[in-house]
Amino acid sequence: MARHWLMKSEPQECSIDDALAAPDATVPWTGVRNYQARNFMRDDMRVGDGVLFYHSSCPEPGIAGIAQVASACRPDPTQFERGSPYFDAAASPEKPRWLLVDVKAIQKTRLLSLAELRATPALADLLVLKKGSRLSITPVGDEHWRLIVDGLLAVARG
DNA sequence: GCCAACGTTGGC
DNA sequence: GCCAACGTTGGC
Repeated sequence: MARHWLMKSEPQECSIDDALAAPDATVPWTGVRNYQARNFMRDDMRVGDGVLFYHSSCPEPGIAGIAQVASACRPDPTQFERGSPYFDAAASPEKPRWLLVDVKAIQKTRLLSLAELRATPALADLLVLKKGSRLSITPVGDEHWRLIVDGLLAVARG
């Protein structure tokens, strides 16, 4: 059974528009440098899993689109790139430390802002809303997924 | 720029 | 293995 995820991206680096504009609307999810988030990709993600595309560290943080996991995990090449902000001297192609998956954007939605998410009691348990949560990848339960996606699509339909 | 919260590092 | 110091995240 497919799971669902919320994945944070800084729109400055890769927004939902950037993802949609990429070939096949697919981008490699580079830069994850947290073991818990990496392990989600390694152990729990499956191709086809639903993704809430979240914009973070920006003027209007929130869910900006819907995407899906489009590949199995593989080594993140940026860990080997000297000079990259994601370079990791402890990693080598023989012993990669960091992984990525491809993410395929499905559609841009209205911005479901962080404030709006917080104001929705039924979403109180959404992991990304938990105090102090900094994980860039978090699982999203079926109920939460349905609530959010249905709400977004209902509005998108007008 | 501030700062709360969390993760990582490294000395012991 | 403990834990203080430091670094990072990310909203505000």
